[in-house]
Amino acid sequence: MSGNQKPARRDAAATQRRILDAALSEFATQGHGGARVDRIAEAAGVSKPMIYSYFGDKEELYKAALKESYVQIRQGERAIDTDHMSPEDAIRELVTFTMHHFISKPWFTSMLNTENLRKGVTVQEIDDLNDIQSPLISQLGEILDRGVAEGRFRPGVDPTELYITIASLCFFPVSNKYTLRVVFNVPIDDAWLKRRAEDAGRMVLCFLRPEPDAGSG
Amino acid sequence: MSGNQKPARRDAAATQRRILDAALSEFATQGHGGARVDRIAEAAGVSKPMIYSYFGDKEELYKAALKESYVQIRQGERAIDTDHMSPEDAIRELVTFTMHHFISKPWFTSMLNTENLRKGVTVQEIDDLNDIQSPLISQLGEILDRGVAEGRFRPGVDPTELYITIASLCFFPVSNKYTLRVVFNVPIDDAWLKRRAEDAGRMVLCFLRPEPDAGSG
Amino acid sequence: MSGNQKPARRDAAATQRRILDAALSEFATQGHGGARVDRIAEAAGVSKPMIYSYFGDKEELYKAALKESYVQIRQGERAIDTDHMSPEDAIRELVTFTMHHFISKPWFTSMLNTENLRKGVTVQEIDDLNDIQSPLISQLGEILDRGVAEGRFRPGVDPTELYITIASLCFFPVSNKYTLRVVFNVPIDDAWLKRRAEDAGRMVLCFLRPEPDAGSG
Amino acid sequence: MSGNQKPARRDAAATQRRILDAALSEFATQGHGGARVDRIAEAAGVSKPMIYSYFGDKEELYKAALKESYVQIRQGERAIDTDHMSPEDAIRELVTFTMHHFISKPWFTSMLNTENLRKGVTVQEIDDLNDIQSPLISQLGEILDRGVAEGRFRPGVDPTELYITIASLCFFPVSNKYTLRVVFNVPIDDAWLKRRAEDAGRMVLCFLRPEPDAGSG
DNA sequence: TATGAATGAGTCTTCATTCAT
DNA sequence: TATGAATGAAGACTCATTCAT
Repeated sequence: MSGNQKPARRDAAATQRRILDAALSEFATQGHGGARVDRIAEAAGVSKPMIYSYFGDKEELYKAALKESYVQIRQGERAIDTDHMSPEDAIRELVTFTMHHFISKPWFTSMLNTENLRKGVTVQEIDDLNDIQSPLISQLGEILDRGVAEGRFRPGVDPTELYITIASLCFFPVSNKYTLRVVFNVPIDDAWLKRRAEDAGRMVLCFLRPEPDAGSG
Repeated sequence: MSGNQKPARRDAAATQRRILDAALSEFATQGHGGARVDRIAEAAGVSKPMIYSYFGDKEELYKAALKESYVQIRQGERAIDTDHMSPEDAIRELVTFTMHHFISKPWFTSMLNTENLRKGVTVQEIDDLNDIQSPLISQLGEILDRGVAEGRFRPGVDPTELYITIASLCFFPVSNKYTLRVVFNVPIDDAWLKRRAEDAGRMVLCFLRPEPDAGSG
Repeated sequence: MSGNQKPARRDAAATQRRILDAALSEFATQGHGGARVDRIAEAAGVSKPMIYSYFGDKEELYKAALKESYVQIRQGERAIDTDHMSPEDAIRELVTFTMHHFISKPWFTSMLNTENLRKGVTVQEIDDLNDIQSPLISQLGEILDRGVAEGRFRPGVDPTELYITIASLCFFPVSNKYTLRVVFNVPIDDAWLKRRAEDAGRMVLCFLRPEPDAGSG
Repeated sequence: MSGNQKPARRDAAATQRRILDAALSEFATQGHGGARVDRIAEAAGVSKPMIYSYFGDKEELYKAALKESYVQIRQGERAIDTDHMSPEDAIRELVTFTMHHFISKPWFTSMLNTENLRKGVTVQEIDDLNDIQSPLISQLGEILDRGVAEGRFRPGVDPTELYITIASLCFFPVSNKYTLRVVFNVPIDDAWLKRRAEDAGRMVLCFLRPEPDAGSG
């Protein structure tokens, strides 16, 4: 009845959150150079001075948004419980999950692109990023170890490299869907990407499989 | 009477080229929002009005640069002659070549990123892009057909999808090397990427191999 | 029931003082246009609303600081007891004192400069300023009278003008020391200024001395 | 007939001059912190980007204005020909001139005040300032030498110090006229300042005169 | 053809000031 | 009394674009 109720005011933490969310969205959709502080302020429902008071300047805000994108990614990644799965299923699950991740959180791939366009100037200044991703790598390492122990995977595969492989296969079609559509006339939609994830899983497993010749030799 | 005609006649084409090269470099390194017309003019060694007179406005210049990046890419791709290779070698060669391509022409991946950040607004307006890439796809198709005929590859693989797979494996570590370095502490250099290309080739071939079970069934 | 009353009662006066001191320092070092309310609040150890509640706005605070600078100056000036000195010694003492005054209270010359840059807009609105300086003028008047009576000074010298002369000789090298150093390569330090004060005293006394010709005529 | 004719456009040198004049006026009347680039642009009849294009930023513009104030001062000072005057008349002339100088070019005293409020941060970065003032000092030196040779002045007076003395006596009442008016109720106008200059001349000459005792001893 | 000169419309950032508790 | 939270208005500076020659 009382009409549009403004989001809670006079709540520093909440305000900072709103700014951060708005910033992440703006930087992800517009890039670093194209992002506008005005738009962030408006989207967050605050005045511009708030942004400067809480985050310093545009660059610092960008840094916070970049870090936030990693933090949010991590929160999603922790959710998968692969312990009770077979090594193959675990890998398939991780590939599916990664693809879904990139699709459902488009600001993440965008932030990666934006930051790499800038040659990683900012990412270098963020601490703890290593920590943020390490649980995922550990999880992969465990799956690999298990697979090797069970004779399903060949040994000597580095979990980080494996992750980069999985990410590669999922990242490219999601991140570049707009140009791919035009250049190759491919209707990149969720169904297409789902098939892609399946193929990717197959490819990764094929790559992990022990050499058949070795066994028969 | 016709006054000083120091500047060579027919400079028009050369001037346009210099502008285009400078624009490609600027857009690729700075992104669409971060690119500066001033810098392009200076790098091209022309005055700003020249740019406007030749290209209209910044957006049109960007479009020309984007198209140019595809044109230059195509010129490189035409060079590989895979006809005399075995299907496997041909695939390996294409993977190696693609990786080398992305590494040696960083403006291409950058332009892809930039344009996809913009949701492909501009790429849609460029005609002929399909033509530009189609020779590559045809080439891949021929290799696939040959491999299937020789019983080395399984049938039913779409050449476009195969290209996307190859591109995926090469694109991600090149395009995201700055963030990868920081986040995973991986020293992504040419040697690392070369190993990557080898793994990628192995993976793709593994994916193309006919089902062993099918043969034994 | 009355809750936590940690902050001492009757802090009001002390708080106002701290604000005033901080303001004086800020306005003197930064000028009117360069002064920042934030800095004053921080230096005073209070929140900004306190300043506004006590002083109204920045302009009023500036007015208070300007007046305060005159008040503090007066307090210093009252301290000199010249009654028991010879008229010459009294003048010398006043010159020395004035120079020392300007040196040791740099905010005073700064406030004068600041206010005169503003064409005295604010000083006009302060009452009682005349009273503040009058004791000094009276004192000078007495010294002059005594000197004339004793035949050491010529008559007809206006004490206000004499004060302006003394102030002139002391003010310029102190107030403009930074530019003088650079423009004339003069190492203006305390020793240099002390010599200056001695010369100034000599000059003033020379100016006050009865015309030798007149006596001999 | 053709109405208000705008000042010459498309003339870089003239535009720079207009900006510099406007800047000098603005900085002198508003101080460094109070000066507004907008106002300078408007007063100069140009758009703001012109200012930035020609002078870099506000600080550089301030530097140019400060230097300009010294340059203009020097141009005035070169005009006095004291060679044909008696040493006493030459000194009197210089004092009169200096006073007139400060009165008729109020931006000079204002710039001195402004810059000294800033502790000379900028003046240090200007080269050649020494050169600018040195002709005046040389001139004073010659007058002193001549006076000493003619037995009218005592030896050992440093020309720079003498200039500082003259400047002191003229600067203070001009620069601080607004506060002096209020604090001492003195009607500081041109007539008053003229009398001041005469007194100042008398004082300086008295200071330069050889010790009578020395002569009689 | 070519360009130095010029600018309207932003874009980031700051500051005096007020609100809500 | 006291202050953390908040902002309208303005300030310095930039940028794509056009004008005049």
